[in-house]
Amino acid sequence: MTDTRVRFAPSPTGQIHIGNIRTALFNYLFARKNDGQFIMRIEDTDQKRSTSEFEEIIHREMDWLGLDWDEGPQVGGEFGPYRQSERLDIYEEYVQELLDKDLAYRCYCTPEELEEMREEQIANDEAPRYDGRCRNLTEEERKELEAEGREPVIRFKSPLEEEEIIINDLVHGEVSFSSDVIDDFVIVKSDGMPTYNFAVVIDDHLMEITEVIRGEDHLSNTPKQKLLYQAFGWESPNFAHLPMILGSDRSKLSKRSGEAYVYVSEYRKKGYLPEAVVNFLSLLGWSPSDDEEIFSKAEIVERFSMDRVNKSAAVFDVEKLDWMNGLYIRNKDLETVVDLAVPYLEEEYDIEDESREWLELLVATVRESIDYLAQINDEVAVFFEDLEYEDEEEARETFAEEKVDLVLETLRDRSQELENWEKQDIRAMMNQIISDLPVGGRLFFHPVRIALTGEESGPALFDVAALLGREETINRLNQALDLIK
RNA sequence: GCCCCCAUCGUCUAGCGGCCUAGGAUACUGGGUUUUCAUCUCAGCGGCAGGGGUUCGAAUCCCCUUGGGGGUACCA
Repeated sequence: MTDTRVRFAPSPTGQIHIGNIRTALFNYLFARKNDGQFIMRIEDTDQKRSTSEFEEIIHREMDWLGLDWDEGPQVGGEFGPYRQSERLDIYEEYVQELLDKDLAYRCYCTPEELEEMREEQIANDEAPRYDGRCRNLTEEERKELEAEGREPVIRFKSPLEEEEIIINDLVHGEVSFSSDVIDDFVIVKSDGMPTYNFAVVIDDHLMEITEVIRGEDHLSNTPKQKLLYQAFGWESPNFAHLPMILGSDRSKLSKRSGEAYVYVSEYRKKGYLPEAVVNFLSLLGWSPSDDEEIFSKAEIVERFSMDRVNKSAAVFDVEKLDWMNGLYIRNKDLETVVDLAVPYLEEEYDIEDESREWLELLVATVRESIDYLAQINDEVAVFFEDLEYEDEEEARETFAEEKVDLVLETLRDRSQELENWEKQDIRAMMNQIISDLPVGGRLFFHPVRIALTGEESGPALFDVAALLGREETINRLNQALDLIK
């Protein structure tokens, strides 16, 4: 039995997309579940768009989500190099093999000629495909074309006789294509770089990949690759084409498709927790056999299986992610959440002088009402900024209600006298006032809340008072009293 | 246009011929808890795209229609 070897093969041509990271996740889960190897391969054959910065970004986001790989750039491995741009000599060897077997040929058509051909075919209602005009060039014709300074591409000879190409997909089952729809596709570009369809086959074979797990957008590339495996006489790996992740408008998730963030970095920056993102993503296209859905990565690995991956595309539902992330924020240990929240707080407020204890109380108080860390600054504003009534006129009216002055004065005076300005003591003091005075809870909490925060709603009042501190609490109560003098 | 894939509540999904009067989650609505909001909790709302078959029996199998998605590059 061969060991499971799967790979994640991103191209470093941009920010890493949430759909790509889901593919990475599923590869990771599959590898770990089967005690196999998870390989990272950088597909940087697009010289114009690939950059090393983007490669670093891929690493960074994978690290953030805790998706570690066993072989790849930086970590190394026996099957390297793991960057396609460093494997050019390898591809060359195999291209030569195809050329020698007369399974590939040089094509001198220019992009303009190709474009013209395509347009003509479309105008005639034909499927656009390369017509094979360079397939049988004589030696002389070739020399002539080369003399013109044309840089050829190399094309694969797709079968002339129709044959059925069957892909046995782990998620879709049998999928078949007619070889008629496959034209003589390019395997080496004029700059000497292999194309995706070619390099991927060579690498997956040489790296002994057992399962190719990738997005469904690659399904229609697969017959071309299958042809290549056949040409080399290689056994092809198993394929598993994962359902697409769609935006809220049901089209491919992209920057233009609505409000959802599409790059992993955006989720990181907004303060989504990696555990929550992994958990949420795992449920996009896969489901466990029971009704549970909150899982650690280890639990997902344990339950993961390719036959529970479903076939239909999934809309990325940010609202559900928000709920799940909020759940993680609330359930995580406070210390860690404080550490994570501090950078966000620092962006807007000066918290250098605040004690760790105070920060812990602050975070504990507001974490209940946020979905991601970046939201924290809105919630805590009332503790950092000067008191500002949401509606001063209404505040005045509230304070002017019967007995409210008494409530505010009593609270102010007893606050002055309270021995320990601690959450629990403040709570006891407030409850005592309610039972001592001829007022109900409503006549106490509502005006006091407005006096202390200026707002109609917010965290529990004793938390608010504790966070504000004795002095500021008294100040704000006086400020309210001044309003009705 | 052509090729391929897909089709259960708004959304993520369970369901692999009878356990389905279709289950869970989210969202939404209402109740309770918290003398506010949130959290938590309970309840409600809401779906098998349509049409043909097959079968004693179909959300489940087959066909067609419709709808959605992907591909159709010297991008991956």
